[in-house]
Amino acid sequence: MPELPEVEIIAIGLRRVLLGRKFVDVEVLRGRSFQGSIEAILGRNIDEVKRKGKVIWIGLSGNRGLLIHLKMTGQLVWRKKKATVVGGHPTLDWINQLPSKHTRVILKTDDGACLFFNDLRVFGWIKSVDESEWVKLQKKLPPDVIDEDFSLGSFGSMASKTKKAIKLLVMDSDKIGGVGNIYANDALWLAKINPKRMANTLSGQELKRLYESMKEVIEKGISMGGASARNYVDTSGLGGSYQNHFLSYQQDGKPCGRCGTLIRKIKIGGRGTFWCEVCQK
DNA sequence: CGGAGTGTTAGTCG
DNA sequence: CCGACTAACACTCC
Repeated sequence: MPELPEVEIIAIGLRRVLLGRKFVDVEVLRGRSFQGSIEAILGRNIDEVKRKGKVIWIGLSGNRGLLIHLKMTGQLVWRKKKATVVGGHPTLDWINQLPSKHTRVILKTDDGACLFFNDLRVFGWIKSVDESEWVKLQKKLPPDVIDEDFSLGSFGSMASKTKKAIKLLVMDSDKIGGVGNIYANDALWLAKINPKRMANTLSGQELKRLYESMKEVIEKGISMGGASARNYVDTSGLGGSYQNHFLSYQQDGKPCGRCGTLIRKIKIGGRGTFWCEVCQK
């Protein structure tokens, strides 16, 4: 999916176009993609758009709202007339015509605009829920990696408690919010740490480097408007250029940006892992 | 054509 | 509790 930076960019985009509007109609093209009451979101004022981890919350008046998770391949594309404002996961189809083959839900607002939820693999979802679900969810989710309350101390404590490969800890969404595969690979490269290392063998200095690197790559992702592993920039023109600056992700066979050694690809926990065997110790 | 791989994360099982 | 594995699904790539 979009990872945290991409979701953040999407939330900002949605905020710009949705606040003060109302949903007037919802078309569900794939049942699995929309859960809960449609009726309960219609005609209410859209008060806020927030994000925690990779979940988006669209808060409506009357203590209702929508929770959205894009998972691997979800997109949210807002369109009014011909202007496309909010992007997400890349595929070419939505540039040309909406709804597309992968459009699962269409949310229509009172200004005549449509928000298309496209999702190739149908892992993502939109849920119409009471605001209490959002409150509960925020309590349940761990702090985002870029939050103040994700401290070096807590990271170190997590690491000391597990022998799992450090990359699995970095990506563990029960413990640290918002670090998916792309940014986990890049953070480990930046911190010069071998992704296979057992978490509890990292020194204090290494933990600090990795902690700072995680924040750095995520923030860089946001400042670049997000990324996608495919040809997003070519076709959308919506910004999102982090994919041109991957440090190790999908760089297998290419020279390491530091030492020139060819980046290798292995698998950790079933996920593609890219690393430089010379500088990542 | 078959099989592996894909940005996530719940859930299950030992 | 922890860790390993799988499923949810549809498509692309080799």
